Amino acid sequence: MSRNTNFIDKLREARLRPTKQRVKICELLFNREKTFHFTINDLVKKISEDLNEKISLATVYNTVHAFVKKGYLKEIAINSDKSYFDTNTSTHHHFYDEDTHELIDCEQNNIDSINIKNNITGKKINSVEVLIKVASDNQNHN
Amino acid sequence: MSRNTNFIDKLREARLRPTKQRVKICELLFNREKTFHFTINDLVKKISEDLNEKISLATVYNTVHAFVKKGYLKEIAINSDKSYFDTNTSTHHHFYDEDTHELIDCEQNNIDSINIKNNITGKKINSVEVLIKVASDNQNHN
DNA sequence: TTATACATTATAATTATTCTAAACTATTGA
DNA sequence: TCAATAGTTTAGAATAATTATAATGTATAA
Repeated sequence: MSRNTNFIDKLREARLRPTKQRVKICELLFNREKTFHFTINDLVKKISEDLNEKISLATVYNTVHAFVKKGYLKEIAINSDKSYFDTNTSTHHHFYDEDTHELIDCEQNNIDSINIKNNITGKKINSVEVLIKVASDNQNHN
Repeated sequence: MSRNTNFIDKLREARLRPTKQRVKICELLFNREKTFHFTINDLVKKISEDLNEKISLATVYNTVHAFVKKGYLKEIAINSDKSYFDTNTSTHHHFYDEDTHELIDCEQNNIDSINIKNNITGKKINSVEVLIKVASDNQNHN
């Protein structure tokens, strides 16, 4: 129960009302050791499987976007038709396995810091993200 | 006319029949000095503006995807609801202007070479791409 | 030049996401 | 405690990007 209290606090800190739905989504997303990479669809599936409940699709979208806005989730850019989200909000990069379509964290210290020599004039850099596409060593491409 | 002959050859090399539509799209995409970044929508608009002609949306999708498959175009990963394509197929990076939703090339020598210390075991690296998101310096975020 | 395999097209279908407006609920303060 | 209200959830409609379909058209090889 103290766990949920934490989530209620977490939501309050972001000035998000701790509704039943938001707390449940917090439990699914943040009660884990390892980073969780997911699409909205993954999350909706998980909600109906893990909790035996239905949260409306619109609410899931709203909540996930609210969490991104508040910095509780990070949106990840991949070549895809879907948006991917990541519970690891620290600055880090990604491997993308082109065989399995799996996303894997690449910790920041696995890459030397990236220095952009010339930025676009009058703009400030909001983020610098590296995507490393990998595939099986013995794969044949046509 | 020699220009179009070149495109016909280019298409033949990729075992794509040099149809009227494909040659026109080649002209629009590859008759330029500078890299061209575009969405399917941009391209469709350009077709009806520049050429005074209509090429069906399905054909534009098919053609662009065929070109990506053959390595004549590159698909760029951005956090977005749309796919972006790039006529510059060399290894290079991108700035993404979050104000204008514009994609700008970041030449490889603008960033020191990126060394991945630990790769995923048993996989080979196919590409390493950096996406730098920028926005107006005086923008207010809430 | 003709058969055939490949392309184009308009339109329908699909998928991801956002919008809407009505019903619901957490919060605030009397 | 309780009502007012401001924010939230919801189902379903709307929108947008993309893919599928099936009929018509065209490049190519024999």
